[in-house]
Amino acid sequence: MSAGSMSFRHFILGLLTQQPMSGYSIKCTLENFSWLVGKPSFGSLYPALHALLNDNLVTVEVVTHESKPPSKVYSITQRGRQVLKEWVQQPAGTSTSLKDFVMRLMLADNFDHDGLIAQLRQRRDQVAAHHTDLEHLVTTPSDSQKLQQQLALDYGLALATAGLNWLDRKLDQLSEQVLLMEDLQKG
Amino acid sequence: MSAGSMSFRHFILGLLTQQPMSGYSIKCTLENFSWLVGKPSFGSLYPALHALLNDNLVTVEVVTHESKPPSKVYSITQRGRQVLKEWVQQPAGTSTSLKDFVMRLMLADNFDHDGLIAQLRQRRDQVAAHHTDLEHLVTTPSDSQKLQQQLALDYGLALATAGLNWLDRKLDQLSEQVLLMEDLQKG
DNA sequence: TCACTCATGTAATTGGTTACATGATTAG
DNA sequence: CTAATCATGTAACCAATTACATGAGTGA
Repeated sequence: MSAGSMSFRHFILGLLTQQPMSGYSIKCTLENFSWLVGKPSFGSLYPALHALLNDNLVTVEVVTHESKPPSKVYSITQRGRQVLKEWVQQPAGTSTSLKDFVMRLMLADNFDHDGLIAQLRQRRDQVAAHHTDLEHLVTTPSDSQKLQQQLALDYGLALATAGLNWLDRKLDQLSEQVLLMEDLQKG
Repeated sequence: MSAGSMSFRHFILGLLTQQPMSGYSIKCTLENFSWLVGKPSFGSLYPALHALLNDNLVTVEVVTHESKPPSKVYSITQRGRQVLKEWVQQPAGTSTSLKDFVMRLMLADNFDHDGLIAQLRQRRDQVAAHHTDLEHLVTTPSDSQKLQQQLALDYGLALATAGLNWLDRKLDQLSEQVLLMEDLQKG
């Protein structure tokens, strides 16, 4: 799991806003997204949790189960929420990689409505740009790549198209929600 | 660019089977796939090329251009092809991440027809499994994630669906090609 | 009893990013 | 003349994987 603009610590912190979790259960949760996000090793996960604890961004509680080994359940602190909030708001940079975007999506709760829309819109534009780039490469194969990489380009194009559709749909839904809210406030 | 089962060196080696390239032009090529694959830094690219050179898997030639700085163009050697071939054939492991798969696709030339089909089929099964997992998670939201991550799951599902369709189409095309070949041999 | 899941951790090594350093050419 | 593109490289730092180490309970 490489950093990119997405620091692993902050990501974990974000997951903990949803509910307290142990290192092991974080790993299991991430397993569901391994396809897009990759799976972190315990060798990175546990030290990250220790670091967060050390900075007072989380607290631990040892929970004993019958018929299972005890687990250390981590909860985010007030300070943790603060730090996450600051981190979540600032970047707005060109975080191009799919992985980073999905990780951000997983933390969607920590954005306000407008922030989320802004993120999605930004992403839409990025993917749209990539999409046209790919299309151009596919239709006008330069001497440097004749048949080569055609497969990968084609696959990338298919995914970009699907991603774009999804983003458009979501953005429509979200702006509809805004309109409904406004109607309610008027009526 | 993290390793995964996809070593960066082998990946470069694979790109060089398509045509000789300089470090800089490799970076540019990869730029087109940055969305899916991320972009490597020169700090990893150049040392990787030096290492390949050191192992006699590639050769260099300094090419001077008018009105441009000279570039070092690397070509794969016989030994390089050998090593790549061995590496490309063995793994067959569960390389779950999207990034690894796309990188593999970019090296598709280095598979024979059957090898490619095998890779795609394997991938298809993996994605199909992920797809059903995600569907299950979306439809039966466990207490642990109510609305949270719904967005990410939804997005993942959309991409998985698109990926699955693409794989099915490609596999159909490839098996059709096989049938055509057999017909030709008969007739 | 053997293997697997649950559950935590540390240490060595690898490998990548970031920042630094250089330098020519071209377009505004 | 300044910024950007082309083009290569090194060194310090940081982060992640891998391998190791432990241990209890469960199901075959």
